[in-house]
Amino acid sequence: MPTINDDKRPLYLRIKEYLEKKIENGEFEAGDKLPSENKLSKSLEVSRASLREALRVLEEEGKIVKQQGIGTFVNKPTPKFKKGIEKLNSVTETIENEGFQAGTEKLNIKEIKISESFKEKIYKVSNDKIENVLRIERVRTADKTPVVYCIDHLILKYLDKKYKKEFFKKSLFDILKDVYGINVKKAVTNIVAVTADKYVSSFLKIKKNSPLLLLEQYHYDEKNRMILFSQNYFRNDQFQFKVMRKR
Amino acid sequence: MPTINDDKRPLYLRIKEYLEKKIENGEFEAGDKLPSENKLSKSLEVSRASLREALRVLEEEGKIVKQQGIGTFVNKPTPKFKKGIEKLNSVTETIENEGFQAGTEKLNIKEIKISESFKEKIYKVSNDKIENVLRIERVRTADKTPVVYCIDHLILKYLDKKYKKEFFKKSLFDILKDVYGINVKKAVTNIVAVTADKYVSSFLKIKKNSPLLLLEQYHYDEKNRMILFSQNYFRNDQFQFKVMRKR
DNA sequence: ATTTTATTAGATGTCAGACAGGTATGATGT
DNA sequence: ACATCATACCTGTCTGACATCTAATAAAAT
Repeated sequence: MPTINDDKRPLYLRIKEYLEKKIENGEFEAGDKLPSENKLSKSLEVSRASLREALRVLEEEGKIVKQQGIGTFVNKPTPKFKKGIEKLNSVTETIENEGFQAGTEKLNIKEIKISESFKEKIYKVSNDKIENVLRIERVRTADKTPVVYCIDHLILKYLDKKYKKEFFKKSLFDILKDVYGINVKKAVTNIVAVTADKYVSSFLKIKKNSPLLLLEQYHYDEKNRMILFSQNYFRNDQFQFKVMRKR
Repeated sequence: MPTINDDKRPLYLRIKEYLEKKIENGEFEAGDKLPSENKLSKSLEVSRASLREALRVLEEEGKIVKQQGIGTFVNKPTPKFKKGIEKLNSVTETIENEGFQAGTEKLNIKEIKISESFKEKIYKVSNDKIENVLRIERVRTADKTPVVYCIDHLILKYLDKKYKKEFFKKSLFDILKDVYGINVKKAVTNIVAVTADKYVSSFLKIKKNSPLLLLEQYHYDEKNRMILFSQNYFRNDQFQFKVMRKR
């Protein structure tokens, strides 16, 4: 049993991680047959039911394959790749994950009424009528080099406390969580290729018409409220995004 | 029970789809509490164990939320969005999904030895030493309009039959499946923003330096063999990609 | 009267054991 | 040599029970 962990997370998750590590460590190698569910559950001192829940998750993640009547096998590890785009990170985290120090260079904030067309767009994706937003314009840096140009729109009616400008030098996700108790859980993201116009190119210190990767993101909290709409222009020479696509 | 289906897929999957439909139909609305697992399993005439497997999947997809001691609740539907980039489609399918007719305009095929640097790259992602590939260059059209410029590299040693040029007017995925019995299962995709050089811009009939979305994809079959490497340059005004990102 | 503490009902979490159904393997019979 | 069958072992599914958590109610203490 993963007794080492006294945490209170669901048992099946602890089992899953325990097995996952054994696979990553190479204790179970690709192609190996796992012990049968009966033996495994006994040796881990958990019920077969809980073990099966763990196996189901591992199977869905493609790490094992079950075959009725035969057994359960470890898959070849999926070709390594760090973090896919499907994992939602703040821009700060994205920069830090690459080993840089994240910073903020320019910073303009302004409360604005949103346009009719934008209002409709938001209504479509959130069934929510929004009037006022806080527009935050920033240039984010990695080790002092500007790498991302960000325009964020925070839905004002969900902010129950006053904000200060210096809040926004840090990660928006952190501010939302720590100050307002809002947890961003997911984002519907539009992936667009654009070229830098003269403003953006001057901010990012790149040539005009350089290619940029624009992520347009509608962020939602755990109650599926649309909390934040952001447009992030990434310097493509500095950041690339990967994704695992499955049929 | 979903008795209507006589298919032989796992029971938990049929249950899952059955419940999924009820949610989508609105029989179970957002915020509703589902019947308890005991009642549900009895009314569906399945065991609680199988029902729980179905619920686990639905929970992982974010469609329901379980709370011990309280019950299971239907989530607000995640904001609609068609198909995300995480679903792997052939270019043909991508075009057809948008309601266009897919075609192929230019078509050059050539067997080549790959470069050392490319060989290393492939070795990294597949642990496989590749020498010879079939390079396929195509311009794909949607209702006769050129929209995607494709360069595909098929690993020759996995093709056990002769190929004909006209094969490649259709979807590569279909050819691999129908002719060679190879099922493409997943792809590790690199998402890059680029600008059209003069060649590509002439193929796609767009201005030089227009932004293009480049998907660099390593495709794998069910045995995790790297089967196909492709570079697809999408006209960004015609095609956009979405992705659901989660924390 | 108000607050605190037990009790209880009902839900999910976990467990144990059994049988059903699929698959490989080796023994058997021709 | 080949087909058939028996068998062992595996995952798939079912059943019933107990553990644990939560909310609501009732009882007790202030």
